[in-house]
Amino acid sequence: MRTEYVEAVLAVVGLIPAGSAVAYGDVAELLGSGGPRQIGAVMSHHGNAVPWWRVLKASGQAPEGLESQALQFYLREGTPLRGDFLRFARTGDGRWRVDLATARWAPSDSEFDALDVIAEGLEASLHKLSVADDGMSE
DNA sequence: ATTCTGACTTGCT
DNA sequence: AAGCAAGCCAGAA
Repeated sequence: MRTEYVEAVLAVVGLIPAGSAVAYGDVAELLGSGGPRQIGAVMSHHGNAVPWWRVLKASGQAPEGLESQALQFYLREGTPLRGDFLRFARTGDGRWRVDLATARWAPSDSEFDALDVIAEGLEASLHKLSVADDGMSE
């Protein structure tokens, strides 16, 4: 995975406002490159540098092992939640999830502009690569 | 080149 | 609502 890709992913995640969230697949789509698993891979290795809790599974579940920490952020940011999160906070069990239907980030016009810049920059570096490959294969 | 693996998704019980 | 199988994308062995 190219470092440009990692940078692009982190840049996008950094744009997500407090209180909202997106799924891994959403980030891939905004980026116009790769798939959900690629985003997951980037987050697992570099997520510590950004608000990682704002990126989750499509089901709204926080990444395994980080539910407890993530919940603290959600409560602090007022992120919409569904289920027994209160019980989970007290006793450690109970099922809950982020209400993605409500919390999903809807980028403003200016945010869209920023996303475009990121996506195009990435696109450019990827294209440069394929050109190099073509040259080599001749 | 082939196979395995993973902070994923979707569709079907 | 929760569990499972298959599909998917890339990097690593």
